[in-house]
Amino acid sequence: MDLADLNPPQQAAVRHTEGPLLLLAGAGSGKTRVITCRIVFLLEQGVAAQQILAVTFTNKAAREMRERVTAMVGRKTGKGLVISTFHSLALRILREGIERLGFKQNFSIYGSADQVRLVRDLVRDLLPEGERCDLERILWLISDAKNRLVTPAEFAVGYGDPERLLAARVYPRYQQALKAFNAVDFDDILLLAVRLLRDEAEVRRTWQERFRYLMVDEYQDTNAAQYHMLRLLCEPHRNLCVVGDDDQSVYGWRGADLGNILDFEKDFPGARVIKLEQNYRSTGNILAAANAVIKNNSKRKEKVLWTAGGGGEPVLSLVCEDAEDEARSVVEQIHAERFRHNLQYRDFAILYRTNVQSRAFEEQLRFENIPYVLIGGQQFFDRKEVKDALAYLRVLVNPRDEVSLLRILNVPRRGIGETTADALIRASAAEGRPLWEVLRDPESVPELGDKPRAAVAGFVERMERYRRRFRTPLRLLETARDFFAELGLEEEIYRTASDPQQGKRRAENLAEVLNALAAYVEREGEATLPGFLDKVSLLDQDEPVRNDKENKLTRDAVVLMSLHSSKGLEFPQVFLVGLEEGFLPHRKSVGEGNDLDEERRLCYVGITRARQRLVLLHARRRKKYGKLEPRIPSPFLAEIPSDVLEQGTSEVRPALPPDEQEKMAGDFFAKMRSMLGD
DNA sequence: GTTGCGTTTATTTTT
DNA sequence: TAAACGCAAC
Repeated sequence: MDLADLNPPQQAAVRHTEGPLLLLAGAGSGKTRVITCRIVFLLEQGVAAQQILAVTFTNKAAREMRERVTAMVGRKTGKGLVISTFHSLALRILREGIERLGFKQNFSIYGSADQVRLVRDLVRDLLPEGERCDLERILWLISDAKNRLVTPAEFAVGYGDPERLLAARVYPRYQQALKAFNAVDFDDILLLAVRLLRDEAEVRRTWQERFRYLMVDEYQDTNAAQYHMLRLLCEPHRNLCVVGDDDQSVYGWRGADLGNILDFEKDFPGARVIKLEQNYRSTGNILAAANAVIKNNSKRKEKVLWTAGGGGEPVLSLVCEDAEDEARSVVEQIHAERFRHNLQYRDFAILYRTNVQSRAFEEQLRFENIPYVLIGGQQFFDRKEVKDALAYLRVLVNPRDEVSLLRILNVPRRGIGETTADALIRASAAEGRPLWEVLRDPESVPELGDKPRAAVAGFVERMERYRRRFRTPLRLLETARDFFAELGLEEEIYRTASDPQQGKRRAENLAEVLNALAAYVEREGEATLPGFLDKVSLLDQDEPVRNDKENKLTRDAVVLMSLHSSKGLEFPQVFLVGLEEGFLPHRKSVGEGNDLDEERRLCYVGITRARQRLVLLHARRRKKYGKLEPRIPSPFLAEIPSDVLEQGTSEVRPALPPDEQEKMAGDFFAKMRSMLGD
């Protein structure tokens, strides 16, 4: 590999292979390139591929990194490299060793919907009749504790907060239930992997010997569990290279600990620190705006982004009347700019703080017939029909998975109503037997009538029959197809759909599960049902598997997404909308102290997504819960120096310079002529 | 077992 | 405003 294409700090980062390295990579400084080059460099130095581990947060990032490395060294040399997300890596560790922690190896993974169901049932027993609580918050408190490696016993009970109190009581029960169901949630995947590595010397040694060179992307987003996992893995050799940008840490609310990156040099004495400050993405004006905003944060590693390129267009800041006006203005500009610079729809991104803000833009885009993709929002695997189908598969793999079992027990209806289900659950609780065992032996529940008893027996028979069929991994797809058909899942969808159109959409979602399975079978040499479920559980919002090439971001469509999901991406033109107090900073986050910093970082992330043109918008007033309210511009706007800023309103579009106008007219006529075939 | 009505509540969400 | 949930009535 030729290092000459890299700038001096980039080269230094690639060459530093032994010992801890902190790579502070500013936005757009080519860090992915450095990581891939570093992997290639290690390979060229003679390090065996299977000794290199690169960890990312998203599947997408992992996939891209793998593709880039393979493109440079070829498939053969790259074989054996482990490039994976934290969760996939931890899952791997768990699948091999979780029995030491008292779980069975076929454990289920619970997503948020499963968690809510479980907590709801647990809370029901703890709360007096009729009293309600915020399940999401309970769950959030538990998750937060787990992210910080706080055990149920250590969970501090807060004063005067009934929800914290309740959470403290739910947490241990929740963990017990998960264990009884042979299930883990997303937080547990990391947590238990850490416990395994920490407490089981043999396991720890195995993995420590396995990986000799570790690389971590987006280190600023790691939480306590991830931090400890890395520490344990690199202990003997300390060949740990972490890459990140403290200025882009925006997941503090989710347990990410900025201290991990800020204290790296203390945690790993002798660490080398390299800063990447040259930006290859944005114009000078955009960078000036970004630098000016972020420098107002106190606790940070000083960095100043610079570019060898020119200033470019000024950053545009527009005042709009309301949300509709804002949407109109943005869509109008997309029209004009696309034409003017010959851009594609996918070159434009609309970024907002909260997902509800997408609405006005969606409506306007649809009205103007402009294709768009919405990133985030409701997740594919959270849809009912998909969850149902997967729940069936999960019960086949892990019959103790009671959340899934209860979900499908009477879906589609098969005559196991609430009364029957209650009797079964009570019997299971009374005898301390897993629910599935009770189902297999319905004779043992005397209060069951003949009909329900037969219904249960029929259900069990069908499940056991398919469990046997799935045990031979051959013909996985056919078996699944038969299974779903026999269950009548599709009929059930049409029966319960409110209108035929919705039914069709939901049936397509169900078909998509089989497509995902087909794609998995095709790709994996050794396809198994548990393997498929693992893959599916760890998938992100990048749509179900499909073929690798086609995903939301490769379609030619305007991209709409939250600031959080925009991290790591870039677009020629970015519209940062709703820059108002209450949105950015968000009203709920202007509580104590440092939270404002995270909001500012979010703003910084948004600004630095733009390559050529950045437009900042805010509205004078906005409807809130149905009421029109006056709005105040975000204080972050005032932090941008006026010499890089051009201010305007949505009404008066700054006029194009005359030569541009001429050019546009010329382009227009040229286009017309070619359309008319002249 | 289903449907509908009133009540409630409204961040961000890599896995 | 609107969506999601729980409860009550059919």
